[in-house]
Amino acid sequence: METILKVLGDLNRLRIINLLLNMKLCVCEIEETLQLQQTSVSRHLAKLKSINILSSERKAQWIYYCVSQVFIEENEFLINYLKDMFNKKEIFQQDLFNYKDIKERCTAKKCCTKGL
Amino acid sequence: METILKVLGDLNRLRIINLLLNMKLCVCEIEETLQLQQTSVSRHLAKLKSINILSSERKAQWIYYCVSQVFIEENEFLINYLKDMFNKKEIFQQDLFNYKDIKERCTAKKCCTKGL
DNA sequence: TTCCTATATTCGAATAAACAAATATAAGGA
DNA sequence: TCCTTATATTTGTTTATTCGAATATAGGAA
Repeated sequence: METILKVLGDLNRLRIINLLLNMKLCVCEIEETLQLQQTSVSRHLAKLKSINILSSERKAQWIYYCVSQVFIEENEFLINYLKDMFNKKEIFQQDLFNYKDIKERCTAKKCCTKGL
Repeated sequence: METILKVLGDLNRLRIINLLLNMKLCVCEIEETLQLQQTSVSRHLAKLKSINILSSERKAQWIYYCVSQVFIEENEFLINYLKDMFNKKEIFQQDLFNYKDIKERCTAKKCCTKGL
């Protein structure tokens, strides 16, 4: 329990969870959306996955992450708190908007607009 | 938000909050109940109070702490999560039991059984 | 095979957090 | 006043955490 709270006590990890509560995204989409470095995103994802908050699946060279269904089911109250906060705080809404914006601008077959 | 989660990400601070969700306790009662050192309890209390999770009031030489009513009202979902976990996890129930036990053994006029 | 892209890991530096011991402060009682 | 108890703060040390840079690995395409 305290491990979960400690790991959640980081803004960038909360921003990642905000995205992944509703969508499966690959690492580079998260990088783009949050404007974070690849190495930083990768480390945060690894930490979140190590305590089973996230799950992942590989599709070709991309690895898609989302919030683990088991975690959601076993931590209903915590998820309620997070969702409530994500709705209230500007930064999380902005991140969701950024994601949509990136997707709209993306015409390539690549998974994301990195480098466009 | 991430500050709250980070501060909550410590077992001893969670144990303190578990006690103070239902009772106003002075520092030495918390020390006794959790079997922690005075300096450690004091530091944890200061940290929790610094972000307004706890409030305190002095009565003579004792300072009584409890979870801030404002915090409870403004973080309803989080409190629900914490209470749910406190009910489920052995250690938190044990702490509540220890507190009752100490109180029953205490016949002195002192606020707690320290040194008895 | 070689090259490119996606992702993960390692390393070192900077920062933050934790803890114990010692000291300081504040209130009450003798 | 001096002594005791309750609590807070400071200091030094150890341990964790974060971040960037560099490197490694893994898969797809040429």
